[in-house]
Order: sequence, then C-alpha cells, then structure tokens
Amino acid sequence: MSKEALPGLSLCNNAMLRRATRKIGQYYDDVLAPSGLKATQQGLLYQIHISNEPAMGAIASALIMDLSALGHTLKPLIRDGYVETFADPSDRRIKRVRLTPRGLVKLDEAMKLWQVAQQRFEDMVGKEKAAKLRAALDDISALDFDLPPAS
Amino acid sequence: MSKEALPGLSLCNNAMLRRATRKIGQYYDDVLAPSGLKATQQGLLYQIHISNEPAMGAIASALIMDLSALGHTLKPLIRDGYVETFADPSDRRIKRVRLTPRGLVKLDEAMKLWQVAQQRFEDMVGKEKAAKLRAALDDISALDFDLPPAS
DNA sequence: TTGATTTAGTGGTATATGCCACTATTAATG
DNA sequence: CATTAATAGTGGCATATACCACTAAATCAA
Repeated sequence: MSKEALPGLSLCNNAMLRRATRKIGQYYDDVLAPSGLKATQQGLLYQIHISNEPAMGAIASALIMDLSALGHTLKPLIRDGYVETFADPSDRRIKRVRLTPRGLVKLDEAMKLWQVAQQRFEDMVGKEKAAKLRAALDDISALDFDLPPAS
Repeated sequence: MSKEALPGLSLCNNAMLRRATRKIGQYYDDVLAPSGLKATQQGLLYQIHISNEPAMGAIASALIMDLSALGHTLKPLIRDGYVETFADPSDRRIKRVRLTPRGLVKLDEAMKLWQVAQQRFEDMVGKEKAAKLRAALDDISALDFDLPPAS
C-alpha cells in the first residue's frame, strides 16, 4: 500500500486552517458558554459595537463574510433582543445595525469571558507567537485571489 | 465616542482564524467547484483515502471534529456514492468508512484541482511562509486546553 | 453471570456559512 | 423622464459543525 506514503492533510493550507478553527472555536465557545453566546456571536456583537451603526454590507465586508450568511447569523441575535436594525433614511436599500441596551450588557458580560479565553490562549501559545499568527492570518485574509471572472 | 479607540477584532485569535478560514475556504471552494465537491469534502475523502478503512471516531479525531458532525458531513458523500460504511466485524459498535470506486475517481479529479489551488496559494503567500503558517496551525491544534471539568 | 460503566454512533436541534434567484431602491444613460 | 444597470438585502436550500439525549455493544466489577 503506497497509501501510507501519501502526505497527510497537514500540507493543505485550507484543511489546517479549518482544523485549527474547529479546535480554537470549541475552546473559545467553552469559555464563553456561561454567557449563552457563541464566540462567533460575541465577535459579531463586538464588530457592531465598534462600528457606527454599520450597514449589513459593511459588517459583511469587515468580516469577509457572505452578506446573506450575515443575515442568517444575525437572526438569533435579533430574536434574543441583542441587536436591532433600521433602514438608512437616505438610502432605503441600506439596513443599519446596532446593539440594543440589552445587547450591550450581554456584550460586556461576554467580553469578560473572552478576555479569560484570550489570556489563557496567549499564555499557552506565547504572546509573540500569537501576534505573529494573527498577523499572518490577517495577511492571507487580505489576499486577492481574483480568478479570471471572464466578465 | 471612545468606540473609535476600541481595538478591532484583529486582536482575537479566534476571530482572525475564522475570518481567514472563510476567505481561504471560499478560494479553495471556488477552484474545486468544477469537481462538484467542496474543499471540506475533498479533505474528508482524502483523509479517508490515506487511512485504512478508518472508524468514524478515528476520522473525527484526526480532523478534530465532533463525531456527530462527521456523521452529518458524511451523509451527502454517502448519498452521492463516494463513500460507504460497514460495521467492524470484531466490534459491532465501530463503523468503518471507505471510498467507493466512484469516490476514488472523484477524489482524483478533485486532487488535481486542489493542486492548482494549493500551488497558486503558495505562490502568492510564499512557500516558506505557508509552511510556517501550517506549522503554527498544527501547533495550536495540538494544544490541550483542559478546562476544569469538575467531574 | 449480572449489573454498572464506558465506548461508538445516531438523530434532533441550532448556529455558521455560502450560493442563487428574486425584490426593492438608487444611480446612470440616452 | 423612461429605461437600464448596479446596489443592498431577503429567503430558500445545502453543507459544516456542535451539543445533547439516546441506543447498542463491549468491558469491568462484584
């Protein structure tokens, strides 16, 4: 069996990224669990918080997320009263998003837990190494893979 | 507004990881699209291929994936006839997984596309840097965040 | 051997994410 | 101004992924 000689997925940038994301995601989720938020939700609330009543498209761009995916992800947060939306008066196509007071309180709660997770992670990985990793991730997030769209 | 002074999500290891994963995932998915497989599926088929009729649990461990999540992810691949399962004769709790001939053909097709995506990625990022990134991702995937389970 | 425990998967439910087709608005153009 | 084109979101559908409760099977213990 030459199968044994085949390289593992450790060569695939995408597979390694996904695997690490599952691992770290579970960890952050665990720590955030007492707040009732997933790490993705905490991140989304935070992104909304630091922006100025951002349009959905602006959030999606910042997070490199599909617009419709964002819409779906927002639903539970709206349902739970953490977030509300309103039409931009000057352009009714645009829907803006903001935290509710309840959402702000919940974000505060979640951020305290996030700090615990983040600190522990940095302690284990090393502040330096973590920063380098984030920088590398930021770099590849900024890549422009424009495949010939043949427009 | 002190909001403007708040750090972005670029400090959160988890958020950066997810964001990069979305970005790279979309890229690999795009390149793999002609095969009809998602990058996650190609990765899963490959993992099965290089293993020896692995048990579901073994695959899940290797990919750091929840066992039930693996079961769900496997369904479309079984439905499409790329993968089949069978009970381990010596331990009927264990369900083993293997590629069908059709699955093997499909994997070959997908791997050719994967190589294109992978090569292009490495060209853009740099072979060296990509290898370092994968190594870092492998390291953090191996971390042991054992939170006090208070059993 | 029988009863308690651990192990391996399944199914349900919920969030995460993406693509596509479609609608509503706004902008651009002749 | 009326058409056409571009922009911003929505909704449906599909996969990705997790947790939980539950079942079946094997193991351990008394």
